[in-house]
Amino acid sequence: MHKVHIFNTLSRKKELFKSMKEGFVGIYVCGPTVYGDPHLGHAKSYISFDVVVRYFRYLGYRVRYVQNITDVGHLTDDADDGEDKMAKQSRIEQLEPMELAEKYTYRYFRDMDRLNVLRPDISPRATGHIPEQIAMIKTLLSKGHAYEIGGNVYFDVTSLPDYGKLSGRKLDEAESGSRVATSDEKRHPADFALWKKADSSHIMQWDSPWGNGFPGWHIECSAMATKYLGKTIDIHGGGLENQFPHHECEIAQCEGTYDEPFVRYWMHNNMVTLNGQKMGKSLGNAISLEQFFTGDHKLLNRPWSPEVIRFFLLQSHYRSTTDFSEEALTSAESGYRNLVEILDLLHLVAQNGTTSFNGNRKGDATAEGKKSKKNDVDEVNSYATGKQDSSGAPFDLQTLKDGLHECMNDDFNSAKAIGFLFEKLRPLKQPLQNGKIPSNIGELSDFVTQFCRDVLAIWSLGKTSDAQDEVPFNEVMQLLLELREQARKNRDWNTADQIRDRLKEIGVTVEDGAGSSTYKLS
RNA sequence: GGCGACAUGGCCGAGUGGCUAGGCAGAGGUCUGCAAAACCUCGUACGGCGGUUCGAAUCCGCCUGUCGCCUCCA
Repeated sequence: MHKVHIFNTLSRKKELFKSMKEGFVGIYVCGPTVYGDPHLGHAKSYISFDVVVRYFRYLGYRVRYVQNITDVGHLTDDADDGEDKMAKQSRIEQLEPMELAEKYTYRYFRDMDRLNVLRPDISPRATGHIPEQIAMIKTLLSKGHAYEIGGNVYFDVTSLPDYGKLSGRKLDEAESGSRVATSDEKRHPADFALWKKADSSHIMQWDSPWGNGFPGWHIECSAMATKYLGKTIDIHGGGLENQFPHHECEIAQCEGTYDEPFVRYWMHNNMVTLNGQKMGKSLGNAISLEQFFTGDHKLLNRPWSPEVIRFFLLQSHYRSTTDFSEEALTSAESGYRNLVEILDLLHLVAQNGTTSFNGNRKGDATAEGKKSKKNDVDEVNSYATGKQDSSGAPFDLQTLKDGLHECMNDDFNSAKAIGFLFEKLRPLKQPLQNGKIPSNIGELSDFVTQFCRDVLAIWSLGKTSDAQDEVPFNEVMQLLLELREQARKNRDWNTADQIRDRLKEIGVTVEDGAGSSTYKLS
């Protein structure tokens, strides 16, 4: 039986995961505020939790994954005086708030899809759950956890003795902190808004028992998480910077409403840094995912493919900061290509058994590859025959499985798992190329495929193999390589080199291996 | 100021007190008409100072440095 250990922010320890309901996992992750393009920081967070969800599913759990879309309530400034982020951006872009939300929601999912991040099972919108939020606020008021002043409703943090338990904050400290512009009407500086009164100029407003207004930022997550996952949920995830105040407030609202523990395991991913500084919109150093994919940013020299971005991020642990640099991306890319080559080889040999085919596919690991005309036939093929022997010693599959499971069970250590994959699979490369095939190649391939495709999702087999124009192009190439091979046999180096040089000019690199030649698009 | 992290070889990055993480780059070698690619081999690193211990990158303390949160942010 698998024993997954999760670092729980509540206890600051790794704990054995036990779901409330045997075989089921409910997980809520704070989604984006859709007022701008997603950047590398979003990618780190959502890829991290993507792997968590994927791994639980791989283990056989039925997972319900809820991730909200925040389209109202996020204020640009202090919770009392700030303007709603959505409203502000709507004005700048001259769009209806709903247009704006749709635009950036679409772009968010588009970029996550590219990164091979599975979509949540439920993506609830904050604006779609105003009644639920109002209901919750009413309960909090009736139970004495909140108070209303002139159309504004605030949560009374002193009404909950353990407020601050997640972030380790104490109320008296917050009080002494000399914060700017705390509203006079709040009873305690740490009290936070549940409902804000809206004046007539405010674009987004709803009717409520306290007059027209809009919900505070934190209440949406409380309302939606409990609506879809119950009063107590297994796992709640989000970025480290949301630990306080956002997650602390979520706890206060839920536990104040239901008098039951809100979350059993809190998970927080760390930040992406750029030159040691957090990458964030407000700091102006965020590179959007779209910019990574196109290379269109002053800090980027070239485009980077989603596959490489994903691999790069998974090469560090989700609770570690990931320091971004193109140098680091470059080495991640090289490593990724090497790994994919082994995976492809393994898969192809397993598929073809003892046939003479002996080639492999190059994944479109580079964004340049994507841009190339023949982006879907970025292949290496060889036509030479090689004797294969599938009676080799069996590969120690159990050790591989156990090792990978151990990595993932230890707080989803994808970085360690990737290291382990390299360690175990790399020695397989040469024997496979020489036709020395372990007897359990089928099992091995099935497992590795499953793990790399379904859990880490860093490799998708057959992704490019069905391209329409691939077959003719391949055949033409095979013909050229055959002609060149004849020339080489006749020691007609002029012809052989001419073919290779001309192909090189067109953008096709020919490489002569032992007894066979291969080509790839550059 | 309060709270919380982190400091690992040229770069990135795992790390359960004693046994090689891994990747990239680099060096040497094998193969090859040449080239390229590929494959094989190679690096004994853990911020500083103390302490615990037979033994610490790993535990404790102090110091230095970096970062995050305390205001919106994945």
